[in-house]
Amino acid sequence: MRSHGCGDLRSADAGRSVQLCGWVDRRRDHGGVIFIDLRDRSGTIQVTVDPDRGDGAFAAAEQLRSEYVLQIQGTVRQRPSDSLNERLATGEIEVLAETITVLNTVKRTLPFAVSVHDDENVREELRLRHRYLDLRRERMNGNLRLRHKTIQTARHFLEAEGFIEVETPVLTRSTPEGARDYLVPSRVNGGEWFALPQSPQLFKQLLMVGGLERYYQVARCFRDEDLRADRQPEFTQLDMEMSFTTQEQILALNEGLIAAIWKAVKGIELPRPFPRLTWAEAMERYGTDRPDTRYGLELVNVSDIVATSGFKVFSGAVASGGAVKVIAIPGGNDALSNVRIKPGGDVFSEATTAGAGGLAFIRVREGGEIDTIGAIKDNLSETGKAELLRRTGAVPGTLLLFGAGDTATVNKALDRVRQSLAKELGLVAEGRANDAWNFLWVVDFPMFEFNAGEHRLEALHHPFCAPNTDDLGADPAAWAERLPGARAQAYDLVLNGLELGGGSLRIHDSALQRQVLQTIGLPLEEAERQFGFLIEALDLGAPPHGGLAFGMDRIVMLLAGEDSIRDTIAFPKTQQARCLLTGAPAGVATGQLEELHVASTWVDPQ
RNA sequence: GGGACUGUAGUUCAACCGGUUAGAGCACCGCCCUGUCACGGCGGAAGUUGCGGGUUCGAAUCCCGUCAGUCCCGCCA
Repeated sequence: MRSHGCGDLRSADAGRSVQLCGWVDRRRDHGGVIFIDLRDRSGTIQVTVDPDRGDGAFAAAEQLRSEYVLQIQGTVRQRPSDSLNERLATGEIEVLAETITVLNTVKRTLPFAVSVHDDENVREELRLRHRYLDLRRERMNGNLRLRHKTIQTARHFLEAEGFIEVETPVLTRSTPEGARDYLVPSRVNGGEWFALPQSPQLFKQLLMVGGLERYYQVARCFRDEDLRADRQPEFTQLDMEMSFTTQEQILALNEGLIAAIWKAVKGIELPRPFPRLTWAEAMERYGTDRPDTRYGLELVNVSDIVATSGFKVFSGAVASGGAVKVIAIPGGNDALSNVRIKPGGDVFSEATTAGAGGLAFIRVREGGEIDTIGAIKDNLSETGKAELLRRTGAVPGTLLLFGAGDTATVNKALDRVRQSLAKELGLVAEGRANDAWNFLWVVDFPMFEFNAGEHRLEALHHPFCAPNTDDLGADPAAWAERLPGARAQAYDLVLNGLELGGGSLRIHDSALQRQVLQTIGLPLEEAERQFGFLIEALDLGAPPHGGLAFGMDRIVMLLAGEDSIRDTIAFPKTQQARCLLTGAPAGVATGQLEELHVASTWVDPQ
């Protein structure tokens, strides 16, 4: 149907007879000569229609409208020297049309402009309802190609490293822990259900037991939880697992993978190795396990200084096992008014939204004088004050914001405050202009986390992470006691405050696996029932193994400079988990339900 | 489940403290135009102000409800 891509032609092609296909991006009708910008995925080129030449081409050109689909037979020629378009890659030439075939027309009003010249922000609802048109536009077209390039680079890299791509089931069994499952009723086995995988975690471990040694997959994952800008009910992981390897080898290999992607997509050589923080250090200095290290504003622990203070908010927090921490904001005295950091203020609200009781502050004045409420000032000794200023690096003009309470809440509150202030103070470049890529490995996560609501330990990553061998000790009899406080051989890759992926070495010893499952409150019989197949596999010659999974949607989002992963997915769902294009989810015929042995209890509120 | 924001012509936006005929750019339609490239000129059409109710002499504007989209909390790794 065509001999060339519109965007591929150059001056060297002058004189060549070509056939092009594409969409009318724009038409300029001069009454005599008519210009058509013809667009296909390779780019656009100007097609010129001369009234004196071509067989019926001019009559056809007069009827053309935006987004008509054309096939054009013509000849490439140099443009007149005074009519070059430097902004167009094909701007030195044009195609003189001889025949115009209209392959399809536009029969109803376009919901929004598709042209490359129209970059108006269209309401997302409309974009999603007519996603095929949105995909025709430069932005989404580019994002999908960027996504393709990212995944292709990963495939080539892993291929060269000896990885084998294996597909794992989408219909699998539901397991406890983690997110809510999407369920699929079994017609053949009435009353029983498949679950869509939250990740291929167990299958990739079984592939290691299966002797694949190096596996990867571009895997679709499903989680039935509420959506966010960076969370969709179905999303894509670059999933991998390897045998006979150490954590160091896994991290090094993945740094290579990420560097290859950034090189291919952005042309950037990332400095390696990536910096590392232990989980404990990240929590202490940033209050989060995925710190944005593009800027400072670190949290400073001053619990020891105020432990004996007469100010009960501080000393009480320390006495009950919590902490008092500070963010020092250079120039904060001028930047942040009292109204904003006192009750009702936006900065105050950031802290209280995270569960903090409040946000104490000290303004540091000339000569090291401090300006704050009496209860704090009167209860701070001269040496205490000196140490506070020294440790926070405070100078005149610095604003100190305090979080006091149980450590988790303090961390959470100050993390929020830190992030919002960084944005406001211009410490991070917003949007597409962002060219700082601060990768960070967070290592040595704890195995477990206490769930206060359910009053039990939960696996921080998942219950198949191998514990740190030093923390565990050599004596299996002591495992039950030592496991709850042990660190895991687990790691996350963080970029500019977003978690890109994570993984761990896995347990390959069945006894240890049973012990871990019991630690999270799964009785032995239940563990066998749910995970017996894994435990059995571990007993049949499972090699030491470990791996990692990246969130591809997020990686592409960051590479594309987008704020939502919806802009990296061809057909995403809305926050209400609907597809505006197809209308899914939708009702089904009652016969379908009967066949599946399913009855709906849904009652329409109307 | 909760909080916040948004919804006006095909589209992107405007419309002051509630005020009489709801405006503009682009797109669209018609006419003109042989070198434009976001072509240009003249003219035109286009509105259930998301939907329902209420307050008022009068509602795009205020109130209640509802639907949809977005951001966030909870949830989720």
